[in-house]
Amino acid sequence: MLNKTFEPAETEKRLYTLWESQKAFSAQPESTQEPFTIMIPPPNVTGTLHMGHALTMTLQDTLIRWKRMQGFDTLWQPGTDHAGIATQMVVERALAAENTTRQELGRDAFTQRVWKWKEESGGGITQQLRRLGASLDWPRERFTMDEGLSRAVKEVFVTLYQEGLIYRDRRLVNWDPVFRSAISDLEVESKDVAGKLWYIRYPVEGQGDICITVATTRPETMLGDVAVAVHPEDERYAALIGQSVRLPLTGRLIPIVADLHSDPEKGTGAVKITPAHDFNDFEVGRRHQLPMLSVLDEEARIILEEIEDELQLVPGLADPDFVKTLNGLSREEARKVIVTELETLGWLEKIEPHRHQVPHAERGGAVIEPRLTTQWYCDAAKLAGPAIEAVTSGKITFIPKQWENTFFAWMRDIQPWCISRQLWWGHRIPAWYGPDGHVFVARDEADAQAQAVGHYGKTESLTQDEDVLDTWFSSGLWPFSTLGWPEKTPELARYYPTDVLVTGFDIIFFWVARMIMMGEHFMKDVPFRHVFIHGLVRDERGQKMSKSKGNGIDPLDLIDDFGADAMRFTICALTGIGRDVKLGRKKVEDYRAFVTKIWNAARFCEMNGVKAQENFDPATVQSSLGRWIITEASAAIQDATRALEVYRFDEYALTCYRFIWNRFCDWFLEFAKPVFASTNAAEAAEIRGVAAYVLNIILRLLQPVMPFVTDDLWHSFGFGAEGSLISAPWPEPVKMTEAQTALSECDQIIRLISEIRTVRSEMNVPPSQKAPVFLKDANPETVARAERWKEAIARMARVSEVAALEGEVPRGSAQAVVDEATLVIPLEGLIDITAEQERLKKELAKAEDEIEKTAKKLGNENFVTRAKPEIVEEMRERLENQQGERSRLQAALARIS
RNA sequence: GGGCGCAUAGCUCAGCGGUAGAGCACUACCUUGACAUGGUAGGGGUCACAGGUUCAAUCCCUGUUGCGCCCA
Repeated sequence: MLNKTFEPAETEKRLYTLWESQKAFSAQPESTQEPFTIMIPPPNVTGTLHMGHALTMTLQDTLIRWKRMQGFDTLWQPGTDHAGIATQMVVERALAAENTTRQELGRDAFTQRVWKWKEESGGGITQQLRRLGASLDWPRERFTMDEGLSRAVKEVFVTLYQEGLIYRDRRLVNWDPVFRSAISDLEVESKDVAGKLWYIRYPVEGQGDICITVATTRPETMLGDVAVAVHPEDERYAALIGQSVRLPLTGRLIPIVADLHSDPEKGTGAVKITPAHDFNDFEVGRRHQLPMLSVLDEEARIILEEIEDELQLVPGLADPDFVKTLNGLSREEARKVIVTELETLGWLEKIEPHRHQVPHAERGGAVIEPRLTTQWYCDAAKLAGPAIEAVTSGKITFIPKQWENTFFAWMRDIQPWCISRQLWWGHRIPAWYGPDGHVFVARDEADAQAQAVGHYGKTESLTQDEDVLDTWFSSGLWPFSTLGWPEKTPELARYYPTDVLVTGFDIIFFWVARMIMMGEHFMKDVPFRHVFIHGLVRDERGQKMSKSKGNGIDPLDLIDDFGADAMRFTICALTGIGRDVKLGRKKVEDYRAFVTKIWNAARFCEMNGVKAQENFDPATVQSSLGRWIITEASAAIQDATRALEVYRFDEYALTCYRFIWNRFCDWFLEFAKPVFASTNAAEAAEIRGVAAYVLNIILRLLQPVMPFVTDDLWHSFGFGAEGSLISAPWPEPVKMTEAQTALSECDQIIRLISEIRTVRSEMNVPPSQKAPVFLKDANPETVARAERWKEAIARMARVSEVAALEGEVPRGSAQAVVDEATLVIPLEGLIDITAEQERLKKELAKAEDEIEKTAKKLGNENFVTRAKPEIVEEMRERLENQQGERSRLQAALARIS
């Protein structure tokens, strides 16, 4: 016997353990089945499961479970990425608590410490994914810092270097002065900040008191100014171009140059140029061959090394002693001191409030400093070509297609990819330097040594590059590195290219684009064929979930409270194409009712002797009820399958929901009740068989989204061993004989019952009051059907008897029209005749409205001649039906007037 | 400034060239032997606005407005 209620917690634990121990999630590289592969977007090893993961993983699991049932050899590749900055931060925090630092520990000890952390507390998310029910092939779990994946990284680095696609360059990078590392352009977030615009006068050399005023948001960088730029067509400054100004504070002489970069509308139209600290200025500096002087160090503190030699004493303008006091100050302190000094000396013209965009680090939030450093770069533009081609040619399709434009826009304007990071946790760059700085890129130190011997003609001591690679460099290899590349493994041959990548739009540039570039370059083929881009999870008010807002929902709480099945189903039901998912506890609670409904329907089946039947053949079903529900089930199978094929998770979920609740439960099971109770054993046996057959389909249909409750029932009903539903075949629709007849019969009975219910409800007839129903003007088939279904009608519409009307319509009857027949419900004394008249008049008015609409259409010459004939025919039929209904209503009304 | 998306019932969202839909919420009734996490019935929408195409537009096109996102 099934319990009164479904117990998710206990079932989930038991089943997941069973699946895992049975290797139910394992790919079968040896099998002859066609493979179907999804690579998990590797979550951050420091991460914990949030709603975003729950969304993406539920969708992936639904797909993989569906394909598994369809007989594919499925591989859902699990793993985590090493998350350079995030992980280093976590461990550094732990060290800080022990009053030490990574520098004190030293590089080797530190990395060991991170590994230790990873073994002990990393990857907790993989346990949490199990709670979701995610059917990942766990024994194949990979980590981007694994030996194999690290080998792939080295291989790629060396190859790209040899091909000239990786090189060192000295240019501006986005520098995080807190982590003291370069970071990706993509990890920089511009924030609108209320700042100030400082107007500073720079005296023009040899022109007496003539000054040029520059406006700047960053006065502290003036120590590194190398020019003042004005627009070539700005008449105000035309005469000054080519002259020089004497820079206040440092006393350096710098030129006034003409450059399109300066906007005459902004500030004073004259801008100070600091190439080492501003991306635009860097370009100006290049155009005018200006020196690039860095005045901020890796922690964004003032350094004077590069300007010290040029400091001059100019009374009232510049004083080396003052400048030297700035050494080591933070940018913020330096700004204050410099502004005060300028004011004191009278070079500060004015200060205006000014809103502007300030770059911040996405992680950590530090204000980013553009900084001139030597880094390793990857020539992304070269790699982008084939990647763009993969999408334009349709080898890769984005769903929704819209995102392809986003992809193109970024790819076509792609910048050199800075791949080095000044961290200790990550793949150390396989480059070694000789005593003279000559670089040897090699797969290992021995190879580098060999190269060095070749180069120097003798052994020299080499030092390895201190930096590590951007985490995305290794993530970009994920679709093939996880399969064993650069080894030519059977897995690589079998599962690459993968079938679909499921992820959010926020990661298209970071990851999707890079996988395509790397895949095309190293595998000469796309890494996946479809990219399904889903929306973001938001709270019920549409706000982005965030820690700071405190509006986040923990998916594990939802699972604890409502069960994984309910949460998964909710996610699917809400995942429309290109829409964000607004999710609150209430929604999950609501959909839990559906899980409960299934459970209770199954209990009902069970207590009526429904169980798995060997050799049940739907083709032998004789009853209309049986044929009808099997036909409906087949339609549901078709719709659900089509929905999954086009990633319509909402349609898949709702198709199941509607079929199960509004067809199977509301009608089939209700109709089955009198059959089960009847003495007709043969019919009862058939309906039991049909119920079992349809329940079996329902469980299979829902398995991908609700793996737990369905398997539990699967086993209980004897459809298969515990834990076996996951590998049951996906249901196939069947064609029933006489399906059309069964459909029309059941449909008519449903409408008949609904009409009676409506009339009774509107006439306020209490359900306890049973009444007979007589059919007036019904054709013999309708009468015969009503006779066949009388128990169901009696039960469901609170009817005492159903029969053809003999003689006159009794006084005080309510009436309703179903097809050609008029239902007559004698309720003398129970209903108010006036109210019934009103009700019928309302019905009549409605019918007349509809006739008017249809007649108007048919009266339009253009419509009749130009519309598709089948549409016109349909309209004619409609009009006929509507007119029939009208006359029946008129007759009904006449009878009681 | 450039690009994209959205606008349909009180709320969340489907839909689609041919009679406007669901869930939730709401109202009324119902402890009928699967289920009150339930059942039955009902009310509720000039499908943002203005043009255009068409026999026919919520749907296709153009513009406007409002909201959201991405890039600079």
